[in-house]
Amino acid sequence: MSVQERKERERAERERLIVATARELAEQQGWDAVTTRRLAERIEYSQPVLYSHFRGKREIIGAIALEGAAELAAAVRTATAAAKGPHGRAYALARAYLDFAARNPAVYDAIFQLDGGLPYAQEDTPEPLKDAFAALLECLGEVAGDGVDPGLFTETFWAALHGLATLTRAGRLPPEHTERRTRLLVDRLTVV
Amino acid sequence: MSVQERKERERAERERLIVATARELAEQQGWDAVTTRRLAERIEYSQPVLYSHFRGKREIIGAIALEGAAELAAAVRTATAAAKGPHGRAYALARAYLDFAARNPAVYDAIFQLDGGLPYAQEDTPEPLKDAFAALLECLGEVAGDGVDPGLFTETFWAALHGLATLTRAGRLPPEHTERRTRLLVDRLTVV
DNA sequence: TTGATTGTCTAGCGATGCTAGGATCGAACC
DNA sequence: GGTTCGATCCTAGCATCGCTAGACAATCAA
Repeated sequence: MSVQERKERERAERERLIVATARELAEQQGWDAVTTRRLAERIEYSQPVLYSHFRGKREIIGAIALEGAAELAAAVRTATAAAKGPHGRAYALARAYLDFAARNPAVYDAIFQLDGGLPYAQEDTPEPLKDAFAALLECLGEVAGDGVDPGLFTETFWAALHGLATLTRAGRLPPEHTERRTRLLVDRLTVV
Repeated sequence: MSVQERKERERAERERLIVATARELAEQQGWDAVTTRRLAERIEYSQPVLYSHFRGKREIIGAIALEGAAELAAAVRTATAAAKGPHGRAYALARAYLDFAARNPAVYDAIFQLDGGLPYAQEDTPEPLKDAFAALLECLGEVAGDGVDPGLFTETFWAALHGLATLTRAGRLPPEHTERRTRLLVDRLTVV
Protein backbone atom coordinates (compact mmCIF):
# COMPACT_ATOMS: atom_id res chain seq x y z
CA MET A 1 0.00 0.00 0.00
CA SER A 2 2.75 2.35 0.92
CA VAL A 3 4.29 1.99 -2.48
CA GLN A 4 1.09 3.04 -4.18
CA GLU A 5 0.71 5.96 -1.83
CA ARG A 6 4.20 7.11 -2.60
CA LYS A 7 3.43 6.93 -6.32
CA GLU A 8 0.28 8.91 -5.92
CA ARG A 9 2.14 11.49 -3.91
CA GLU A 10 4.82 11.78 -6.56
CA ARG A 11 2.22 12.05 -9.24
CA ALA A 12 0.40 14.82 -7.43
CA GLU A 13 3.71 16.54 -6.89
CA ARG A 14 4.47 16.41 -10.59
CA GLU A 15 1.07 17.81 -11.38
CA ARG A 16 1.77 20.76 -9.13
CA LEU A 17 5.10 21.15 -10.86
CA ILE A 18 3.41 21.30 -14.25
CA VAL A 19 0.96 23.96 -13.16
CA ALA A 20 3.59 26.00 -11.36
CA THR A 21 5.98 25.82 -14.29
CA ALA A 22 3.31 26.76 -16.81
CA ARG A 23 2.32 29.70 -14.67
CA GLU A 24 5.89 30.83 -14.26
CA LEU A 25 6.54 30.56 -17.97
CA ALA A 26 3.36 32.46 -18.77
CA GLU A 27 4.22 35.28 -16.40
CA GLN A 28 7.80 35.46 -17.62
CA GLN A 29 7.29 35.29 -21.37
CA GLY A 30 3.56 35.49 -21.99
CA TRP A 31 1.05 32.79 -22.82
CA ASP A 32 2.31 32.47 -26.39
CA ALA A 33 5.54 31.10 -25.02
CA VAL A 34 3.72 28.38 -23.11
CA THR A 35 3.93 25.52 -25.59
CA THR A 36 3.64 21.91 -24.62
CA ARG A 37 7.18 21.29 -25.80
CA ARG A 38 8.72 24.07 -23.80
CA LEU A 39 6.68 23.14 -20.78
CA ALA A 40 7.73 19.51 -21.06
CA GLU A 41 11.35 20.50 -21.37
CA ARG A 42 11.17 22.70 -18.28
CA ILE A 43 9.71 20.00 -16.09
CA GLU A 44 12.24 17.57 -17.56
CA TYR A 45 9.70 15.13 -18.87
CA SER A 46 8.52 14.37 -22.36
CA GLN A 47 5.43 15.95 -23.89
CA PRO A 48 3.02 13.02 -23.47
CA VAL A 49 3.47 13.15 -19.71
CA LEU A 50 1.50 16.37 -19.71
CA TYR A 51 -1.40 14.53 -21.28
CA SER A 52 -1.42 11.89 -18.57
CA HIS A 53 -2.27 14.69 -16.12
CA PHE A 54 -4.37 17.02 -18.24
CA ARG A 55 -6.63 16.52 -21.18
CA GLY A 56 -4.76 19.24 -23.02
CA LYS A 57 -3.31 22.67 -22.79
CA ARG A 58 -6.74 24.10 -22.01
CA GLU A 59 -7.03 22.12 -18.82
CA ILE A 60 -3.67 23.43 -17.66
CA ILE A 61 -4.94 26.95 -18.18
CA GLY A 62 -8.04 25.98 -16.25
CA ALA A 63 -5.97 24.71 -13.34
CA ILE A 64 -4.06 27.98 -13.20
CA ALA A 65 -7.31 29.88 -13.36
CA LEU A 66 -8.65 28.06 -10.33
CA GLU A 67 -5.46 28.60 -8.39
CA GLY A 68 -5.49 32.26 -9.35
CA ALA A 69 -9.12 32.75 -8.44
CA ALA A 70 -8.41 31.50 -4.94
CA GLU A 71 -5.51 33.90 -4.60
CA LEU A 72 -7.57 36.77 -5.93
CA ALA A 73 -10.30 36.04 -3.41
CA ALA A 74 -7.76 35.94 -0.61
CA ALA A 75 -6.16 39.20 -1.73
CA VAL A 76 -9.51 40.93 -1.85
CA ARG A 77 -10.53 39.66 1.58
CA THR A 78 -7.24 40.68 3.12
CA ALA A 79 -7.47 44.16 1.67
CA THR A 80 -11.07 44.76 2.67
CA ALA A 81 -10.53 43.42 6.18
CA ALA A 82 -7.88 46.04 6.79
CA ALA A 83 -10.02 48.95 5.56
CA LYS A 84 -12.56 50.98 7.48
CA GLY A 85 -16.09 51.86 6.51
CA PRO A 86 -18.12 50.59 3.56
CA HIS A 87 -16.68 53.08 1.12
CA GLY A 88 -13.15 52.47 2.34
CA ARG A 89 -13.61 48.75 1.91
CA ALA A 90 -14.97 49.14 -1.61
CA TYR A 91 -12.04 51.29 -2.50
CA ALA A 92 -9.60 48.83 -0.96
CA LEU A 93 -11.27 46.08 -2.96
CA ALA A 94 -10.84 47.97 -6.20
CA ARG A 95 -7.21 48.65 -5.45
CA ALA A 96 -6.53 45.05 -4.52
CA TYR A 97 -8.30 43.75 -7.60
CA LEU A 98 -6.44 45.99 -10.04
CA ASP A 99 -3.22 45.34 -8.23
CA PHE A 100 -3.68 41.61 -8.59
CA ALA A 101 -4.38 41.98 -12.29
CA ALA A 102 -1.32 44.14 -12.79
CA ARG A 103 0.99 41.87 -10.81
CA ASN A 104 -0.26 38.60 -12.24
CA PRO A 105 -1.27 39.41 -15.80
CA ALA A 106 -0.92 35.87 -17.08
CA VAL A 107 -2.94 34.42 -14.23
CA TYR A 108 -5.55 37.13 -14.64
CA ASP A 109 -5.84 36.20 -18.30
CA ALA A 110 -6.19 32.56 -17.40
CA ILE A 111 -9.14 33.41 -15.18
CA PHE A 112 -10.92 36.00 -17.28
CA GLN A 113 -9.67 36.03 -20.83
CA LEU A 114 -8.44 32.66 -21.95
CA ASP A 115 -10.41 29.51 -22.47
CA GLY A 116 -9.66 27.14 -19.66
CA GLY A 117 -12.70 25.02 -20.36
CA LEU A 118 -14.32 26.04 -17.08
CA PRO A 119 -18.02 26.74 -16.69
CA TYR A 120 -18.75 30.22 -15.41
CA ALA A 121 -21.89 31.64 -13.87
CA GLN A 122 -23.56 28.25 -13.68
CA GLU A 123 -24.45 25.67 -11.06
CA ASP A 124 -21.42 23.53 -11.82
CA THR A 125 -19.01 26.44 -11.66
CA PRO A 126 -15.96 25.33 -9.64
CA GLU A 127 -15.87 26.46 -6.04
CA PRO A 128 -12.86 28.81 -6.29
CA LEU A 129 -14.60 30.84 -8.97
CA LYS A 130 -17.81 31.06 -7.01
CA ASP A 131 -15.84 32.00 -3.93
CA ALA A 132 -13.97 34.77 -5.73
CA PHE A 133 -17.26 36.28 -6.70
CA ALA A 134 -18.49 35.78 -3.16
CA ALA A 135 -15.49 37.71 -1.86
CA LEU A 136 -16.49 40.64 -4.03
CA LEU A 137 -20.11 40.31 -3.01
CA GLU A 138 -19.35 40.32 0.70
CA CYS A 139 -17.83 43.73 0.44
CA LEU A 140 -19.83 45.30 -2.35
CA GLY A 141 -23.19 44.25 -0.98
CA GLU A 142 -22.68 46.95 1.62
CA VAL A 143 -22.56 49.73 -0.92
CA ALA A 144 -25.08 48.58 -3.52
CA GLY A 145 -27.67 51.05 -2.30
CA ASP A 146 -31.33 50.53 -1.55
CA GLY A 147 -33.44 48.75 -4.07
CA VAL A 148 -30.47 47.42 -5.99
CA ASP A 149 -29.80 43.74 -6.04
CA PRO A 150 -26.37 43.14 -4.43
CA GLY A 151 -25.50 40.43 -6.95
CA LEU A 152 -26.32 42.63 -9.88
CA PHE A 153 -24.40 45.50 -8.35
CA THR A 154 -21.39 43.30 -7.76
CA GLU A 155 -21.47 42.07 -11.34
CA THR A 156 -21.55 45.62 -12.62
CA PHE A 157 -18.83 46.86 -10.32
CA TRP A 158 -16.70 43.89 -11.17
CA ALA A 159 -17.19 44.40 -14.90
CA ALA A 160 -16.05 47.98 -14.55
CA LEU A 161 -12.91 46.89 -12.74
CA HIS A 162 -12.32 44.23 -15.34
CA GLY A 163 -12.55 46.83 -18.08
CA LEU A 164 -10.03 49.04 -16.37
CA ALA A 165 -7.67 46.14 -15.77
CA THR A 166 -7.73 44.76 -19.29
CA LEU A 167 -7.70 48.01 -21.22
CA THR A 168 -4.84 49.34 -19.15
CA ARG A 169 -2.73 46.28 -19.59
CA ALA A 170 -3.47 46.01 -23.31
CA GLY A 171 -2.18 49.54 -23.73
CA ARG A 172 -5.60 50.82 -24.72
CA LEU A 173 -5.63 53.14 -21.74
CA PRO A 174 -2.68 55.32 -20.76
CA PRO A 175 -1.29 53.90 -17.53
CA GLU A 176 -0.70 57.18 -15.74
CA HIS A 177 -4.11 58.03 -14.27
CA THR A 178 -5.13 54.60 -13.11
CA GLU A 179 -5.45 55.83 -9.58
CA ARG A 180 -7.79 58.70 -10.48
CA ARG A 181 -9.95 56.47 -12.66
CA THR A 182 -10.26 53.98 -9.83
CA ARG A 183 -11.31 56.68 -7.37
CA LEU A 184 -13.84 58.07 -9.82
CA LEU A 185 -15.34 54.66 -10.38
CA VAL A 186 -15.63 53.78 -6.71
CA ASP A 187 -16.93 57.19 -5.69
CA ARG A 188 -19.65 57.20 -8.30
CA LEU A 189 -20.74 53.59 -8.21
CA THR A 190 -20.96 53.08 -4.49
CA VAL A 191 -23.74 54.36 -2.25
CA VAL A 192 -22.82 55.09 1.33
CA MET B 1 -0.81 55.36 -67.49
CA SER B 2 -4.28 53.96 -67.67
CA VAL B 3 -2.97 50.44 -67.46
CA GLN B 4 -1.13 51.17 -64.27
CA GLU B 5 -4.17 52.88 -62.83
CA ARG B 6 -6.30 49.89 -63.59
CA LYS B 7 -3.81 47.65 -61.88
CA GLU B 8 -3.74 49.81 -58.82
CA ARG B 9 -7.51 49.82 -58.75
CA GLU B 10 -7.65 46.06 -59.00
CA ARG B 11 -5.05 45.76 -56.30
CA ALA B 12 -6.98 48.01 -53.96
CA GLU B 13 -10.10 46.06 -54.76
CA ARG B 14 -8.40 42.82 -53.86
CA GLU B 15 -7.18 44.28 -50.62
CA ARG B 16 -10.74 45.19 -49.69
CA LEU B 17 -11.76 41.66 -50.61
CA ILE B 18 -9.17 40.23 -48.25
CA VAL B 19 -10.31 42.37 -45.34
CA ALA B 20 -13.99 41.77 -46.00
CA THR B 21 -13.48 38.03 -46.34
CA ALA B 22 -11.39 37.79 -43.19
CA ARG B 23 -14.01 39.73 -41.30
CA GLU B 24 -16.81 37.57 -42.61
CA LEU B 25 -14.94 34.41 -41.75
CA ALA B 26 -14.16 35.69 -38.26
CA GLU B 27 -17.78 36.58 -37.58
CA GLN B 28 -19.05 33.31 -38.97
CA GLN B 29 -16.64 30.88 -37.37
CA GLY B 30 -14.53 32.83 -34.91
CA TRP B 31 -10.99 34.15 -35.18
CA ASP B 32 -9.49 30.69 -34.73
CA ALA B 33 -10.96 29.74 -38.07
CA VAL B 34 -9.25 32.64 -39.81
CA THR B 35 -6.12 30.95 -41.07
CA THR B 36 -4.08 32.23 -43.95
CA ARG B 37 -4.84 29.12 -45.94
CA ARG B 38 -8.58 29.30 -45.51
CA LEU B 39 -8.54 32.99 -46.21
CA ALA B 40 -6.49 32.49 -49.36
CA GLU B 41 -8.84 29.80 -50.53
CA ARG B 42 -11.88 31.98 -50.01
CA ILE B 43 -10.50 34.88 -52.01
CA GLU B 44 -9.38 32.38 -54.65
CA TYR B 45 -5.74 33.32 -54.54
CA SER B 46 -2.73 31.57 -53.09
CA GLN B 47 -1.41 32.28 -49.63
CA PRO B 48 1.55 34.49 -50.59
CA VAL B 49 -0.80 37.00 -52.18
CA LEU B 50 -1.96 37.93 -48.70
CA TYR B 51 1.59 38.83 -47.82
CA SER B 52 1.89 41.16 -50.79
CA HIS B 53 -0.87 43.25 -49.20
CA PHE B 54 -0.21 42.79 -45.51
CA ARG B 55 2.87 42.12 -43.48
CA GLY B 56 1.10 39.23 -41.83
CA LYS B 57 -2.07 38.09 -40.19
CA ARG B 58 -1.69 40.77 -37.54
CA GLU B 59 -1.95 43.56 -40.05
CA ILE B 60 -5.15 42.09 -41.42
CA ILE B 61 -6.59 42.16 -37.93
CA GLY B 62 -5.42 45.74 -37.65
CA ALA B 63 -7.19 46.70 -40.86
CA ILE B 64 -10.42 45.20 -39.58
CA ALA B 65 -9.95 47.02 -36.29
CA LEU B 66 -9.71 50.36 -38.05
CA GLU B 67 -12.75 49.63 -40.18
CA GLY B 68 -14.66 48.53 -37.10
CA ALA B 69 -13.63 51.56 -35.06
CA ALA B 70 -15.08 53.83 -37.73
CA GLU B 71 -18.34 51.91 -37.68
CA LEU B 72 -18.48 51.96 -33.91
CA ALA B 73 -17.98 55.71 -33.90
CA ALA B 74 -20.73 56.14 -36.44
CA ALA B 75 -23.09 53.89 -34.50
CA VAL B 76 -22.47 55.81 -31.31
CA ARG B 77 -23.00 59.18 -33.00
CA THR B 78 -26.19 58.04 -34.65
CA ALA B 79 -27.59 56.73 -31.39
CA THR B 80 -26.70 59.79 -29.34
CA ALA B 81 -28.01 62.18 -31.96
CA ALA B 82 -31.43 60.58 -31.72
CA ALA B 83 -31.59 60.77 -27.92
CA LYS B 84 -32.70 63.65 -25.74
CA GLY B 85 -30.98 65.18 -22.75
CA PRO B 86 -27.47 64.47 -21.44
CA HIS B 87 -28.52 61.42 -19.48
CA GLY B 88 -30.57 60.07 -22.34
CA ARG B 89 -27.63 60.46 -24.67
CA ALA B 90 -25.27 58.71 -22.28
CA TYR B 91 -27.71 55.86 -21.97
CA ALA B 92 -28.17 55.67 -25.73
CA LEU B 93 -24.40 55.58 -26.09
CA ALA B 94 -24.10 52.69 -23.69
CA ARG B 95 -26.81 50.77 -25.48
CA ALA B 96 -25.28 51.42 -28.88
CA TYR B 97 -21.83 50.43 -27.69
CA LEU B 98 -22.92 47.16 -26.13
CA ASP B 99 -25.12 46.44 -29.08
CA PHE B 100 -22.22 46.88 -31.44
CA ALA B 101 -20.07 44.56 -29.37
CA ALA B 102 -22.79 41.92 -29.29
CA ARG B 103 -23.56 42.12 -32.98
CA ASN B 104 -19.97 42.24 -34.18
CA PRO B 105 -18.03 40.17 -31.67
CA ALA B 106 -15.15 39.39 -34.01
CA VAL B 107 -14.73 43.01 -35.03
CA TYR B 108 -14.98 44.11 -31.43
CA ASP B 109 -12.22 41.68 -30.55
CA ALA B 110 -10.10 42.99 -33.39
CA ILE B 111 -10.39 46.49 -31.97
CA PHE B 112 -10.07 45.82 -28.27
CA GLN B 113 -8.79 42.34 -27.58
CA LEU B 114 -6.54 41.05 -30.33
CA ASP B 115 -3.17 42.30 -31.34
CA GLY B 116 -3.49 44.16 -34.61
CA GLY B 117 -0.17 45.86 -34.19
CA LEU B 118 -1.80 49.26 -33.81
CA PRO B 119 -0.58 51.91 -31.41
CA TYR B 120 -3.24 52.99 -28.92
CA ALA B 121 -3.41 56.05 -26.73
CA GLN B 122 -0.41 57.67 -28.38
CA GLU B 123 0.33 60.47 -30.80
CA ASP B 124 0.62 58.14 -33.77
CA THR B 125 -2.62 56.36 -33.01
CA PRO B 126 -4.56 55.97 -36.28
CA GLU B 127 -7.32 58.47 -36.89
CA PRO B 128 -10.28 56.05 -36.74
CA LEU B 129 -9.28 54.99 -33.24
CA LYS B 130 -8.87 58.53 -32.06
CA ASP B 131 -12.18 59.42 -33.62
CA ALA B 132 -13.98 56.55 -31.95
CA PHE B 133 -12.79 57.83 -28.61
CA ALA B 134 -13.78 61.34 -29.66
CA ALA B 135 -17.29 60.11 -30.40
CA LEU B 136 -17.55 58.84 -26.84
CA LEU B 137 -16.04 62.01 -25.45
CA GLU B 138 -18.47 64.28 -27.30
CA CYS B 139 -21.37 62.69 -25.50
CA LEU B 140 -19.86 61.77 -22.18
CA GLY B 141 -18.21 65.13 -21.63
CA GLU B 142 -21.69 66.42 -20.89
CA VAL B 143 -22.18 64.14 -17.93
CA ALA B 144 -18.72 64.02 -16.39
CA GLY B 145 -19.69 66.37 -13.58
CA ASP B 146 -17.91 69.40 -12.25
CA GLY B 147 -14.26 69.12 -11.44
CA VAL B 148 -13.85 65.88 -13.31
CA ASP B 149 -11.72 65.80 -16.42
CA PRO B 150 -13.96 64.78 -19.37
CA GLY B 151 -11.24 62.65 -20.89
CA LEU B 152 -10.66 60.77 -17.68
CA PHE B 153 -14.37 60.32 -17.20
CA THR B 154 -14.77 59.00 -20.72
CA GLU B 155 -11.97 56.52 -20.24
CA THR B 156 -13.56 55.25 -17.06
CA PHE B 157 -17.04 55.03 -18.52
CA TRP B 158 -15.69 53.31 -21.58
CA ALA B 159 -13.72 50.81 -19.51
CA ALA B 160 -16.86 49.92 -17.61
CA LEU B 161 -18.74 49.31 -20.84
CA HIS B 162 -15.86 47.27 -22.14
CA GLY B 163 -15.95 45.12 -19.06
CA LEU B 164 -19.65 44.46 -19.45
CA ALA B 165 -19.25 43.68 -23.13
CA THR B 166 -16.38 41.24 -22.78
CA LEU B 167 -17.48 39.45 -19.64
CA THR B 168 -20.94 38.95 -21.01
CA ARG B 169 -19.74 37.56 -24.28
CA ALA B 170 -17.15 35.32 -22.66
CA GLY B 171 -19.90 33.75 -20.58
CA ARG B 172 -18.46 35.14 -17.37
CA LEU B 173 -21.64 37.12 -16.76
CA PRO B 174 -25.11 35.66 -17.13
CA PRO B 175 -26.67 37.30 -20.18
CA GLU B 176 -30.11 37.88 -18.75
CA HIS B 177 -29.74 41.12 -16.82
CA THR B 178 -27.58 43.05 -19.25
CA GLU B 179 -30.18 45.75 -19.51
CA ARG B 180 -30.38 46.30 -15.75
CA ARG B 181 -26.62 46.36 -15.40
CA THR B 182 -26.38 48.94 -18.15
CA ARG B 183 -28.97 51.16 -16.50
CA LEU B 184 -27.26 50.87 -13.15
CA LEU B 185 -23.93 51.81 -14.65
CA VAL B 186 -25.22 54.83 -16.53
CA ASP B 187 -27.37 56.08 -13.68
CA ARG B 188 -24.56 55.91 -11.17
CA LEU B 189 -21.67 57.13 -13.28
CA THR B 190 -23.27 60.10 -14.96
CA VAL B 191 -23.93 63.44 -13.34
CA VAL B 192 -26.85 65.42 -14.67
C1' DT C 1 12.46 -16.37 -13.34
C1' DT C 2 8.64 -15.29 -15.88
C1' DG C 3 4.67 -12.64 -17.29
C1' DA C 4 1.90 -8.76 -17.09
C1' DT C 5 1.14 -4.11 -16.00
C1' DT C 6 2.47 0.43 -15.56
C1' DG C 7 4.99 4.22 -16.94
C1' DT C 8 7.66 6.92 -20.22
C1' DC C 9 9.67 8.19 -24.56
C1' DT C 10 10.49 8.46 -29.63
C1' DA C 11 8.46 9.51 -33.68
C1' DG C 12 5.00 11.31 -36.32
C1' DC C 13 0.29 13.45 -37.82
C1' DG C 14 -2.20 17.34 -39.42
C1' DA C 15 -2.35 21.93 -38.65
C1' DT C 16 -0.41 26.81 -38.14
C1' DG C 17 2.11 31.47 -40.01
C1' DC C 18 5.25 32.67 -43.22
C1' DT C 19 8.83 32.57 -47.26
C1' DA C 20 12.06 31.24 -51.06
C1' DG C 21 12.39 30.34 -55.79
C1' DG C 22 10.60 29.08 -60.05
C1' DA C 23 6.91 29.63 -63.59
C1' DT C 24 3.86 32.49 -66.21
C1' DC C 25 1.93 36.26 -68.19
C1' DG C 26 1.53 40.79 -70.08
C1' DA C 27 3.44 45.33 -71.26
C1' DA C 28 6.84 47.65 -73.84
C1' DC C 29 10.49 48.00 -77.16
C1' DC C 30 13.03 47.03 -81.72
C1' DG D 1 5.03 41.06 -85.00
C1' DG D 2 8.32 38.96 -82.42
C1' DT D 3 11.30 39.37 -78.39
C1' DT D 4 12.78 40.82 -74.11
C1' DC D 5 12.05 41.81 -69.44
C1' DG D 6 9.75 42.88 -65.29
C1' DA D 7 5.83 42.28 -62.48
C1' DT D 8 2.76 38.84 -60.58
C1' DC D 9 1.49 34.67 -58.79
C1' DC D 10 1.89 29.82 -57.33
C1' DT D 11 4.14 25.49 -55.79
C1' DA D 12 6.69 23.69 -52.35
C1' DG D 13 8.70 23.86 -48.11
C1' DC D 14 10.39 25.48 -43.25
C1' DA D 15 9.82 25.66 -38.37
C1' DT D 16 6.56 25.28 -34.94
C1' DC D 17 2.10 24.19 -32.87
C1' DG D 18 -1.21 20.72 -30.04
C1' DC D 19 -1.77 16.13 -29.66
C1' DT D 20 -1.26 10.81 -30.12
C1' DA D 21 0.11 5.99 -31.51
C1' DG D 22 3.12 2.51 -30.65
C1' DA D 23 7.59 0.90 -29.09
C1' DC D 24 10.32 0.35 -25.14
C1' DA D 25 11.76 -0.10 -20.31
C1' DA D 26 10.98 -0.53 -15.53
C1' DT D 27 8.34 -2.51 -11.93
C1' DC D 28 5.47 -5.66 -9.63
C1' DA D 29 2.94 -10.29 -8.88
C1' DA D 30 3.13 -15.09 -9.34
